Amino acid sequence: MDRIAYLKSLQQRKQSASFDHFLSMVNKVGNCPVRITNHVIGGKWKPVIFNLIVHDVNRFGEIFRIVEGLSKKVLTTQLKELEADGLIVRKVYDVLPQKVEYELTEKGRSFIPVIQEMCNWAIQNFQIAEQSSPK
Amino acid sequence: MDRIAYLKSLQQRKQSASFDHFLSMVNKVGNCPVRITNHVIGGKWKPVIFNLIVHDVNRFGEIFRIVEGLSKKVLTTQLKELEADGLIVRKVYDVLPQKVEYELTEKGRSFIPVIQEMCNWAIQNFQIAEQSSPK
DNA sequence: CAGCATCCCTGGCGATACTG
DNA sequence: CAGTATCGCCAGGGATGCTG
Repeated sequence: MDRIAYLKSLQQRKQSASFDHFLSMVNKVGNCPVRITNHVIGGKWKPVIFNLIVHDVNRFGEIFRIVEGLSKKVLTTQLKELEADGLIVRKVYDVLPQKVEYELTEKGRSFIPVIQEMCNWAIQNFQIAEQSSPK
Repeated sequence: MDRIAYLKSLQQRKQSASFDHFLSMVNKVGNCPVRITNHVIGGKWKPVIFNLIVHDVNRFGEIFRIVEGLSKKVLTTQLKELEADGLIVRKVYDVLPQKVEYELTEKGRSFIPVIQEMCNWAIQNFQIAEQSSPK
């Protein structure tokens, strides 16, 4: 019995709704999209970086100075990934000394409520180590 | 100038709301909770597994048969992590052959809307490789 | 059926030093 | 100021075989 047949027999045993819906849920919710979201924000420092840019702390040096434990190399790569995923844009000013700012795109702004949900759920369901001041 | 002082000066330059709010956002949203959520669902197969259990496909062998590419070892560990994080419970039936079922906890159910949001955002913002049938 | 034991390998991350 | 360039670690995951 192949996978599809097995899924069908399962769905009947489980008496779920329509098989198409069942299959769609198994594939879509399970497989691709959540993993995309996870990848987009899943870097170790990406939530911090993203959130700083949301609050207009949007220059390389600013972020680097504030987030301790974050190396320049990692900051570079995570910024590049956020840019590649279309959440932020890199604005280069042609002045000396060099000046670069990062800004949210439309897609980036659309992600704010999602990250807020993720944040709220964790706060409500786990004991967060309250660090009233950054160490 | 230390981090706090630097943050304060930044917040003034940025003319954000109150400093406490600013700091809280930087720490909370940025740091802990989102990373917790990411860790909870961040395993390579966790979304699939979680979603299957949501749809009452809740036995080790069922999940193993449906999700191709998933090894028993990995399935074991990810189930254990989901259990350790309190999203699912392991119900052992004392019969032969052995029978084990996994079920959502209250916390697990509370996570469903969050994962749905993550899913929807990805669908709306990325081209998902539509796989109408599982390969 | 529902796992555990073992070995291996890659990618994300960290530390440090250098540059246009 | 805003990055590159190297080197190196190690946890998450894959492959395969064994067990109560």
